[in-house]
Amino acid sequence: MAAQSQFAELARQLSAIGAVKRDLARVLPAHCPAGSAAVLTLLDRHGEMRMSRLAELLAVDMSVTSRHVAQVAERGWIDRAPDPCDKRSRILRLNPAGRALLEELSERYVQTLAGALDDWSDDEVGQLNTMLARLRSSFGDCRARAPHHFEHDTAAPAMPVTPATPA
Amino acid sequence: MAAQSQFAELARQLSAIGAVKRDLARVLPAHCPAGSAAVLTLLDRHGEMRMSRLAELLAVDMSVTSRHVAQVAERGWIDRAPDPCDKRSRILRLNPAGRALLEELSERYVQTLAGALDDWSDDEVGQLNTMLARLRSSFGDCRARAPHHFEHDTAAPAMPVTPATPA
DNA sequence: TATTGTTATACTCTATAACTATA
DNA sequence: TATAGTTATAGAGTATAACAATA
Repeated sequence: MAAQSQFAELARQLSAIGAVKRDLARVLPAHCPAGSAAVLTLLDRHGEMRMSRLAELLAVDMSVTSRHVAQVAERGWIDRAPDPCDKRSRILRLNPAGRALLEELSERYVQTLAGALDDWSDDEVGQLNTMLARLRSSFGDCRARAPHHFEHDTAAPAMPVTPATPA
Repeated sequence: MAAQSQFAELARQLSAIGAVKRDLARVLPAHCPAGSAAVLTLLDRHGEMRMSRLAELLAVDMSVTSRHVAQVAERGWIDRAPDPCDKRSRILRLNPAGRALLEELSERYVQTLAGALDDWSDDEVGQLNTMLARLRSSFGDCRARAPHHFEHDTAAPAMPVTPATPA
């Protein structure tokens, strides 16, 4: 178990890391807010799914998810197919336009991070990724673990824009 | 230099880490939003300062800082003394009530993190802290580096609520 | 003129609660 | 009755721009 001072410091670091997130969000195209980008990223990574599953992955209330999904659907980046198993639900799926946008987003993110972290080794970035995933996992965040098998998780993404990494 | 896939993964991790921040923010007392907590923490850690310096540490626009400071001042957690060197400025300083609140906040943060990260070693939390600080630093975030010497940074905090750690 | 800080306005993200449709 | 999802409403955080006071 770590010392109190380490936890206090971690609380400060987490508070301050928002600045990095904001910097990163600023590289997004004007018509694509961060919430939309998050939806597209998860649909690319985990394949088609329903609202409830997406809300779980985003770790936000379903009402919030609903609005984000409505936005990306209005922009024409995803399709919403009727769910044969449950008429209350629809299957959310990234479409070609969404995939194209995601490619653009990924490029911008990578370029920005590569520019800022040019003196980080591959291993160091990997360690940070691992620890962040573990942090999320420790917080009871199911999103950091291997995706649950869901009824509608059957169709895996054909070819994720972002190469697979141990999520 | 790390591989593209590592940067893409880091972008995803940073996007998802917001869930942890929200979880952590939920343990704050109802009358103390996260923005207020951040102000108090920085005043405790870096000692009295002016708006502009605080905005720099928070890494947000001064207009945002102004509102956060107004809130904590209304709540009676800080004092604003006239700046003898510049009549446009005021010196912000944590007062006893603010220090007492911060003690409470720190306790809640530490307790929450200790509960969630009970299987993390001291060294592991330390490593995460170090890497997060480096990440902020790499993003040109001055807050992660040793505090600049400022005209009004002379009065160091008597005894920070949170024990000092290499910020 | 330039700088420090405040205020007005607008936008994004989030949560709670009320509601509809279906299970 | 319970669940999936939507919508209305409210609150927090942030940025830009216009403004006031002082340097």
